[in-house]
Amino acid sequence: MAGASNVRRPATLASLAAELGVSRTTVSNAYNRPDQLSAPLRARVLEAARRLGYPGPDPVARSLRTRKAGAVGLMLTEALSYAFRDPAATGFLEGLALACEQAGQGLLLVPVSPEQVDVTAVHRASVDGFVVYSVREDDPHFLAVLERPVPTVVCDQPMGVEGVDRVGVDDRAGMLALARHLTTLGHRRVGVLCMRLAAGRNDGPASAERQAGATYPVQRDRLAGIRDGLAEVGVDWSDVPVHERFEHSVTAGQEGAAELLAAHPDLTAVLCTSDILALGVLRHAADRDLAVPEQLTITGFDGVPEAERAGLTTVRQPVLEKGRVAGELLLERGDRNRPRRVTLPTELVVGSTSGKPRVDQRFFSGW
Amino acid sequence: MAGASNVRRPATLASLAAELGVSRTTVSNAYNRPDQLSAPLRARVLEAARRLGYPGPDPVARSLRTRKAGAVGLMLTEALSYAFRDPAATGFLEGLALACEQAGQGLLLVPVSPEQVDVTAVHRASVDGFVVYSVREDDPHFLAVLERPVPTVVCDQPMGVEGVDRVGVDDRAGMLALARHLTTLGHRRVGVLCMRLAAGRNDGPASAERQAGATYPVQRDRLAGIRDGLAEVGVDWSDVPVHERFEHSVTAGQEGAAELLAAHPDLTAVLCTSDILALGVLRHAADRDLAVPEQLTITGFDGVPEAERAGLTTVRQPVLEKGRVAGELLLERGDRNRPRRVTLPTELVVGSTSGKPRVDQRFFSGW
DNA sequence: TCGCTGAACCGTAACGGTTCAGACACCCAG
DNA sequence: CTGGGTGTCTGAACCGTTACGGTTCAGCGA
Repeated sequence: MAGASNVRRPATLASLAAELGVSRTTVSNAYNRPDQLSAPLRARVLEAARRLGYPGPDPVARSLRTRKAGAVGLMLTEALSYAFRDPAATGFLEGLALACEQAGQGLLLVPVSPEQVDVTAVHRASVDGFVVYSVREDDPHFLAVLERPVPTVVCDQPMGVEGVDRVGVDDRAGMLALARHLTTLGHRRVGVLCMRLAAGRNDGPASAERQAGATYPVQRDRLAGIRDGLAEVGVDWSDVPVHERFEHSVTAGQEGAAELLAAHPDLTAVLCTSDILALGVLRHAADRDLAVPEQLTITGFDGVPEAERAGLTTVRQPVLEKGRVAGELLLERGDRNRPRRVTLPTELVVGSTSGKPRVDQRFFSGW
Repeated sequence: MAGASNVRRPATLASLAAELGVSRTTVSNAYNRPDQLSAPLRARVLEAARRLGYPGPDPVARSLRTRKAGAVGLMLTEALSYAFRDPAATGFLEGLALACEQAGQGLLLVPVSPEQVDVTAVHRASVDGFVVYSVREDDPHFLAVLERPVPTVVCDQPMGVEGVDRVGVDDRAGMLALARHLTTLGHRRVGVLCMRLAAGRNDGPASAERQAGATYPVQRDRLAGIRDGLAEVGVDWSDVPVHERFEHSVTAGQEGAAELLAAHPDLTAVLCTSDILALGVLRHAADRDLAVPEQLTITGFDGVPEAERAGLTTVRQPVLEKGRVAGELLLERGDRNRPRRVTLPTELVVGSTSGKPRVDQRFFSGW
């Protein structure tokens, strides 16, 4: 096949050196240390390179020799493409990319197939370090990352892993502030719609056991924040319905809302552990012509741009900043004596979706 | 400093082999070709690896030998972080990530500093190929990519580069359909707000020379589509005001709209070459209490989710699909006889922001 | 002329693997 | 007993580069 001639190997540093009658070191220096050889010789080397089609030192060989890959790996459990769907993840990525860019490092998106045990992608990633974004602590990919002899920074989850830095926010405190906002308004009968709590699909009520066994500490903490806030006004947590969704999407929020409100029509507020879910609840309310917040208060968590535009009451967390800090933590030279933990502040954003609870018991008299 | 002992080199394949008294080949086979050695020996190797903390074959060394980096590089001219801001770019990334994921390839975001001549990042990228997303044809980073002896796929721009595959849409035809929609409604006095046409900042009217010298063919084609459509009803292109914005953001669209409408208060429609800009024009209209489409018709291009929610009349292009095709083009094995060109279809989306032109000459009688 | 210096260049040894052509035993059919 | 597989394991070459510790040599002051 004629194509064979197309894959002719490009010239190497060695062949170029031979052609010129100089040592390989000299050619290498022509690229990496111009001050180590005379200008005329350097010009000759570069000219010969152009003539022979030598594309410059091979990046992989260079990486092997210098022991630097020049890139950081990003690992998330969800399908790689999911990262571009979730606005919170996108914000994080933007911040991380910013930090990498500034340090001249590449950002390698590691292709992990969700719910798959194949961790070879983690083994094959040529990186100087990993950033792990919000995964379960028993995730096999994460365990594979830990085995790699490179520094690792975790964002959000898992928490408290030995030897790795972590950046996150105080989810519990953030949710506590939000819960207090609602109890101050007078809400007592509230429901919760949360994201995936642990491995295994569970779309529906999250039992006390399910909550206790949560392997996603972020979700656990957010629930705990709500619990704390309600406890302050004497509402018992066991009376609070918590529904869980496996998928994280507006549609999932919509369905969750329908389910939650059908089972508990007396609720005056639905608290979501993410804005995306809350947007779904908003949509459900719109579908049913429920006035927000007059008939139902709806809140989220994250503070994504879309939620802001919708006027959602939520807890804003600095997602971009989280990404940047994660990158800096990883790339920053410094004595890595002990693992560092960075907790960024959250901010309660009171929008137009929270108000006083309605006085009538149910949405429709017919119920 | 005590830290020095922390950076102890991890065990290598060779050291593991020596420890076990077997050849390096055998250790290598234990990882890569389990069928090449007996099960007991393989178990011994793996056990010793765990005991000695051997993390498995080094990815970089492996890449050097196998001549496969296991990743594709993505190059965009804008700051890396910009890619996560622009919804069209995000959609493209999602599709590309999807394709990579499926092929088990990593996706390396190459850190190019915008408007900077330093192309070392391109030289240092350990990748098996490049995807170039919508850059100027004279972009130094792009030229550096071309010098690398790896396959390259271009999305959108530049067009017609020898030896590289390309995926894009028929921007001109898409815009033509949109222009016809407007002329059919009766519009004759239209203005255009477009994105960056060439290197060098130009915020304001784009002269005929500026348009002719555009180094962003996509923008050029979209303008040409509008011109074609207007020509069909006898509107001379030289009478059509075209304003350009360097930044691509809602704010830029807002400012551009203010400028354009101040200079040409008789316009009945503003066509934007992107949804983001159009959203800015919409915002401007809202700020001035202009009724859309009663007083002003506004259109975009791209078909991003946010535009859809806003009911924007626009031309939808399959951004996710574009990303996926780009990835497939690059990763697909096959005889690369001649460069391939894929053109994806566009679709006119008539929303609620386009209507018949108003009858009164100007927005306010006072003008 | 000698000793010394600094600039310019070079040879060798890694870097950490993969691969391929054997070597060696062992077993089974003929 | 022999010839030919088959299953295991090994030796050595190779991937393309950079780090390290030289060597060479022109120039210069005494």
